[in-house]
Amino acid sequence: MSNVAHDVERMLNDVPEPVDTKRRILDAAIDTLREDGFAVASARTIARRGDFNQALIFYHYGTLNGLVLAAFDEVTRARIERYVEVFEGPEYLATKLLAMRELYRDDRESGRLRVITEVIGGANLRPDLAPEVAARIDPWLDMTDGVVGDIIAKVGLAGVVEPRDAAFAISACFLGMDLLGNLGYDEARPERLMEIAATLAPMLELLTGGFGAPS
Amino acid sequence: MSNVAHDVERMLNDVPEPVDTKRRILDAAIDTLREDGFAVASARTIARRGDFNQALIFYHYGTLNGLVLAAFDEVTRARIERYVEVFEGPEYLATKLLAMRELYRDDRESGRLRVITEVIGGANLRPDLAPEVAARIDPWLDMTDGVVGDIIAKVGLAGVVEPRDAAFAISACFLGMDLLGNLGYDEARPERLMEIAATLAPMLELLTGGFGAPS
DNA sequence: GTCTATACTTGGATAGAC
DNA sequence: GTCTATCCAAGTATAGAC
Repeated sequence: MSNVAHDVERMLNDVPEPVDTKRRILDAAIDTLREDGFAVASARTIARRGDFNQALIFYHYGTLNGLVLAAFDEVTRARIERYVEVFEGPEYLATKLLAMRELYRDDRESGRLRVITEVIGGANLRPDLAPEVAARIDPWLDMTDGVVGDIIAKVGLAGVVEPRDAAFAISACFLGMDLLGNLGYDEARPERLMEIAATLAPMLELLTGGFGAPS
Repeated sequence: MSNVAHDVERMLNDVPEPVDTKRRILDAAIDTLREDGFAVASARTIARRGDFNQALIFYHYGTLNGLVLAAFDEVTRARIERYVEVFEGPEYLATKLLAMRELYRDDRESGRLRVITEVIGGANLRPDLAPEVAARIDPWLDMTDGVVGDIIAKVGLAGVVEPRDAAFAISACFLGMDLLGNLGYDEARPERLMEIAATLAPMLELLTGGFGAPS
């Protein structure tokens, strides 16, 4: 049966929407984190937003922290794979940077990045969240590791700059920019910086692999 | 009268310590922020730490936010001047970076930086704090502005990279690293990166002003 | 699985005696 | 200026009916 016919039948029989409540809770949490931020994301406000009973959060996710982490995971899941995909291709560095700029822009505009930043920022204030969140950041560091490792080697800084250090600094930079953005600073700045990086990438390409050499 | 004689007299007469209570409150707030973090810095815990009555905070500082901001200001006050001092000198870029590394290390070890980071992180979660904190970050951006502006010009990227964008990125990087550090990541990494920067500085010096040219 | 009701905690802030 | 006592709001989480 088609979805449409299915929906019509449901309307006629006044069958309650068979939406998975657990999913609705998750969505409400993500929406709250994205639009109102971590500070506002209490069990009560999330429940109000999703129009369900507050106690359900604890039934389905055990604790509020559990829900927040689930929201983080949900938002993150598919993202890393897309970044890795871009980074592991054999394309030119400049091409990669361009592709990454798009991914980043998309994550910002969709609000996914806001969710991530809010949770990381929040973890700083809720000691019980910190280790869990830290564990979830590791994959991002690992990913960045690989790319900058390549670049460092080509620029001739192998042994001088540890890839992990550079990865840490880069991730920190993005995180910090977003946090400052949430404080009220010009939101457009990170985009402008990505733009610059993309502009400069061909120069780096020349400097390293030589013109036209796939990285 | 000498301080010692003064103290002895006070002991004999059982005169209460004439410590400025307002100051004691401020110190307790700073200590709490540094050692326990923003999340723990409630009026009650600060009062317990400083061993004074909780209500005094509101008498002397109006609100808890007021006290937190006062703590931020107190920790910050003398710092910027020292950084500016280093940056405005006519020394070589490498020398400046070395000096800055020392200032940074000192701020980290003394816990001053922790106070600053905690408040900035906390402002993300308390909307009423955000604008006040943002205003206090501006001077740091202004300062960084000036230095990187020089460097950018010398590297020949004037017009390509806006100094303010670079300053934003650099400040964000330090902030982000500290936040990640608080999350449980290797605390030593920022120091390691400063080390690398100091190592690389002479190369940049060569690249820009030529060897021996004061920046 | 979902609801109501509620226990329990912590926190900001104030009133009023001293 | 400092204290005690207290108000009130908001939060997490659970018990128990349905």
